[in-house]
Amino acid sequence: MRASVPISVNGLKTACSQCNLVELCLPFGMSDSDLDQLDELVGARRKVKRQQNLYRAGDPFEAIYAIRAGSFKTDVVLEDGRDQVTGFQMTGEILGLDGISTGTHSCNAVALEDSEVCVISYAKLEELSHKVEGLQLQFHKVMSREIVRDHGVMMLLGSMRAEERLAAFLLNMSQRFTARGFSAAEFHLRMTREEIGSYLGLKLETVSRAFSRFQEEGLIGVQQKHIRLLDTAGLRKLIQHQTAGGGR
Amino acid sequence: MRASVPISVNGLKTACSQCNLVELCLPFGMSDSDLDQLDELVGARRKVKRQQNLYRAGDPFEAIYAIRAGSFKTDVVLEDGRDQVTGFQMTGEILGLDGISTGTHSCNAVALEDSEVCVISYAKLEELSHKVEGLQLQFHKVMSREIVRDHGVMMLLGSMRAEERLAAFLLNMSQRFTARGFSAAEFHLRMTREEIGSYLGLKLETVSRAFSRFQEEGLIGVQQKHIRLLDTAGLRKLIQHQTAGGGR
DNA sequence: CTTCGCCGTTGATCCATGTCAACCAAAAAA
DNA sequence: TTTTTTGGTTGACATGGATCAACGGCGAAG
Repeated sequence: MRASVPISVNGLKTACSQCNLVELCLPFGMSDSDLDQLDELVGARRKVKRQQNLYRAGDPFEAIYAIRAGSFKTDVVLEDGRDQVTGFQMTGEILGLDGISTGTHSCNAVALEDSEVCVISYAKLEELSHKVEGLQLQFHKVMSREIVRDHGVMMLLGSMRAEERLAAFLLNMSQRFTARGFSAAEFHLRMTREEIGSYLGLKLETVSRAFSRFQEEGLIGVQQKHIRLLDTAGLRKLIQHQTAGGGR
Repeated sequence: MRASVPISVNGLKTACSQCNLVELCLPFGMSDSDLDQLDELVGARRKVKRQQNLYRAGDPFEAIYAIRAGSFKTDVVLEDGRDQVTGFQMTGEILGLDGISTGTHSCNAVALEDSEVCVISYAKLEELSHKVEGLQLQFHKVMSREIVRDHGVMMLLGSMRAEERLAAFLLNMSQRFTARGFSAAEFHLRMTREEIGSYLGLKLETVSRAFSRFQEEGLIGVQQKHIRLLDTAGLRKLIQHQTAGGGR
């Protein structure tokens, strides 16, 4: 297929129109004709090994990245060394949007496993957005979705208790695995307890204890990073049904 | 002045090029020629009385709003009634970006005082972005800035202690008042202790106590909503210099 | 195979912040 | 003006999650 296209650095020309992640990624919802025009958008792919940075806070912003394989975390660091995981990203999700604002990345993106991303030059994206009907809207939706997601995390951090936070986290992971064709009830977490804790505003011990409690109560099965959701309804109820009188 | 321009519903034709908030608002950084083309962007102004909603979660998304006068809060509400203030917005700032993602607003925007906004039809914004060089980038920057701001709030909620959160909040307010030509050291908060608490993930009593402590320590002067910053360096130090060994 | 280091679990204790309650001050209503 | 309502302060006490510490197991490296 597409034999006439020059071979890229990574051996295969990247093409959104040929990618099985379209449904999850930037081009979601775009017409076929628009989609074809998109193939020039993705310049190259880039492999990032586990624990390596895709970019760091302070790096000049030049491109955004679509995750083709693997997963990442993003975190921000305070001068005094405290840091906070601001998100976990899976295939099809977009990284790097934080850089547009100032032209400099404001957080770190680190691969949680050996991963690969599509490099999307921001200059090219801007240019193409003027031409390709639909791309602009899609891009705006991606950014807006990130804002809405962030508001959800604020809600979680600002007004939920430890077990509620973890339940919300697990349900969210499940939903995202499902969207990618994996089991909704059984999955492998790529991040450590400490990283989960940082994301949820909790200490790793608290995360571990909450996992154990959930297991005792028959809500989930835990073996290290391998999770089975046994009672999603129960988890959902846990989030809504706070202890009488209003939570924190 | 501007006698030749037709009188709009609100008595004055809105025009970005004539607005003294350009420096803070969407058109920031755009060329004069671009700016002139923008004047058709703002359809109308809308007055919102104190405590009234500019929009509600669930409302269909049609426009974004630039604050011309006054201030707002945005909040999200969980099914069980718990709610969380996700931000406070001042003149020149943009509201409504959350709606692009799904076509439906995902949070409430409420005026903290009698306010006025410029209504920017999103459809028109999209259209103009294709034509006006520079508008697209500016809009992207506005969205990206919101994402970066949200990450800062996550940091605050996830890894700072009560007094650190309040200090960060006060310094942030001061900085934003300054950008609007008001005193950096003395200002009037438009929101209640409860709203501040909700934003910072704290109870109103905790906010009140932190204010009192700051006052005792000579860092600030408090009289109800009227705040004087007496020792901004001290406040800044408070944020960085956590209790030995790493905070929460 | 063995060793080492990281990650996760669990227990005991402490403390920051939540909760409950009383009271006061300012602003709004009458 | 007086009354009422709302918002803010402060105290006493309760508690969820942090902290400190010990230990166990899996996986990587040799």
